[in-house]
Amino acid sequence: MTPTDFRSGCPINLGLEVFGDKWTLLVIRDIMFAGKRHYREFLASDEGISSNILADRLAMLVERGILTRAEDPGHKLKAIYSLTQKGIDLLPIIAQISRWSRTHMPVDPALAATGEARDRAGPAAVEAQMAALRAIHLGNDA
Amino acid sequence: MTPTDFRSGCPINLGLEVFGDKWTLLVIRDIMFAGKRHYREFLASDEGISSNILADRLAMLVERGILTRAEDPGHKLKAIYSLTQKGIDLLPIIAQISRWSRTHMPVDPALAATGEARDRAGPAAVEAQMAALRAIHLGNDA
DNA sequence: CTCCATGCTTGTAAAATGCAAGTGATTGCT
DNA sequence: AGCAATCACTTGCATTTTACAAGCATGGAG
Repeated sequence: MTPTDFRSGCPINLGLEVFGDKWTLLVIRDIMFAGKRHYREFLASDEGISSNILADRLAMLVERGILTRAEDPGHKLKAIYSLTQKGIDLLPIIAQISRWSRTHMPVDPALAATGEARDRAGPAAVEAQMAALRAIHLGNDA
Repeated sequence: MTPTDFRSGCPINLGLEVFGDKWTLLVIRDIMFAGKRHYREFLASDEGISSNILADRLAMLVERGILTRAEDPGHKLKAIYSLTQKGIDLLPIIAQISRWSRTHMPVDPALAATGEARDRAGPAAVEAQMAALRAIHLGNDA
């Protein structure tokens, strides 16, 4: 995890080296907005991620400290994925991507609704959503 | 460019289908912050993009309406790339990626400076930077 | 007229992705 | 107890994308 592992120390580049692909942020989207916590749930995404790619991305996200993986108490086969603070901090990026696409791409109106509501509610809505994720994933009640 | 060309109509997905790779946003970064306008300039990025990948991405960005390509008047071999409004609207995404990396990744302090300044200046700084880009790339003096 | 810079192509090897099937452990059902 | 379904992944292989190095046609400068 030293700087020399990366192509450059540019902030934009470092972000892209972590989530600069077609799938990583979709996994984050699903855990953030669809409440998915299990492998099978992620696998059933609208976009049809392959099982090997999903396994690879989940392992990478855990290794990079964006997700954690825990066993489901009382169900040894089930793994539960949770967001870390580092993962929750991706929300503003995702919110901006949503905004750009809703302005410039042919989005499905039904899928655009939550983003539109967030934009209408102003910047505090992102903070509120992050606080809610902290409560769920980090157990913070603050 | 109909919705059926894409894996799904989800705003996050649609954004990733356009710039969800390791290179596209670096090209945008270079035209936005380093003032690069020519192929050879993009080719000389810190991260070392390959010439064929660069050609592919530039063509894609033009086709998608994020960049335009024009001949340099008085120098027929030179092509000048400019941002469209759609391209300028990517700035808030890039600003958020920068912010996340500066919080969570081992960024080069020298390269973090402009992002830190932007954050210190508050949300209006992003608007101001977008206005400056409009002046340069769209010829808007407003 | 020569030499260099221009924006790309081309060829080929390596890596990532996509797809279908399979795996071993566990759980719920009867 | 038995047995099928469910769980989180692996594995093998075809296809696509990327990386690296070299080359190319044209325009401009001296």
